[in-house]
Amino acid sequence: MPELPEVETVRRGLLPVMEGTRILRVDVNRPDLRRPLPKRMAERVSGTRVMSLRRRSKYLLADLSSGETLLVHLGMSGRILVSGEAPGVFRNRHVMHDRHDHVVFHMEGGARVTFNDPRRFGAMDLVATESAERHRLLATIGPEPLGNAFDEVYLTRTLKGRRTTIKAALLDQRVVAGLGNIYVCEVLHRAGVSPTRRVSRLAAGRIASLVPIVRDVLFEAIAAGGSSLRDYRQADGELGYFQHTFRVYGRDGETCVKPGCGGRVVRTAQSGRSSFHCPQCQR
DNA sequence: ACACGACCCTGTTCGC
DNA sequence: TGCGAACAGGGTCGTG
Repeated sequence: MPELPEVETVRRGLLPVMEGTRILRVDVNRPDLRRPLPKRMAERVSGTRVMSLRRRSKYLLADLSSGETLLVHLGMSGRILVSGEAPGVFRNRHVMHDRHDHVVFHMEGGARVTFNDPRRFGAMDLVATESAERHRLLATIGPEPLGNAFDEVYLTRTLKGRRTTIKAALLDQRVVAGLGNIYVCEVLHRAGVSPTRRVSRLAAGRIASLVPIVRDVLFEAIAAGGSSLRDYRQADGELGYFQHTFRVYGRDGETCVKPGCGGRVVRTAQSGRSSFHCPQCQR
């Protein structure tokens, strides 16, 4: 589900109920997600105040007044929903308990923040705030695509000499942070580059042209509140709407939307994952 | 160092 | 309608 725009959307939805607010109690309903939850997590988090809520790539980082930072990754099916009676929380007031509600944060003021993840590909960890960026899960992640470090010089240098396809390269979190299957498909369509194209067979100028396109796609997706596939929701239960602007993702068989192209979108598999592209305008 | 496949787990959708 | 197969937005790990 969640690529960078969805995680950023969740973060923004959580800010009003979490940032600056004390966590009164935490219900930890199972010992593990994909890996074990942090030891004594409920005790370590309960009673602390959330000093700031940040995002790095697809990770949420909650800096706690205890000096620890809670890392949260949503995996494929993870969601975070706000419910309760806090000021400004009007939706989801009456949520049924779901068997995949694995961790529930009870906030001062009455809001409940529920982490729900049926597939349990998500993850949480607690680490010292001062070394959070060096956490093993974050240490090898590349630059933020919306930050200054991600520019044309960086991308062309980083991809130079790679033998893999451009699709795999952009999905590689060490190259650039936060892109997933959907947004890579969309970026490559806008760029007119086939997902099966080898990086080594792309001119430097074409690689460089990907940089502003990556930024545009992510920026637009965040502005739209992310993409809602299946039943994915924002923290307040609302649906994002960027999925309505997908140009290739999930559109196999449809006519390419690029003006004057007239091609047909096809779906192919690359290392077990679907790719969507228009063979007519993506080369 | 790099690239690829298998794997993690559950729910939903597709095809017969 | 029923049932198994295929598939799903994530990352990690081992292998060659």
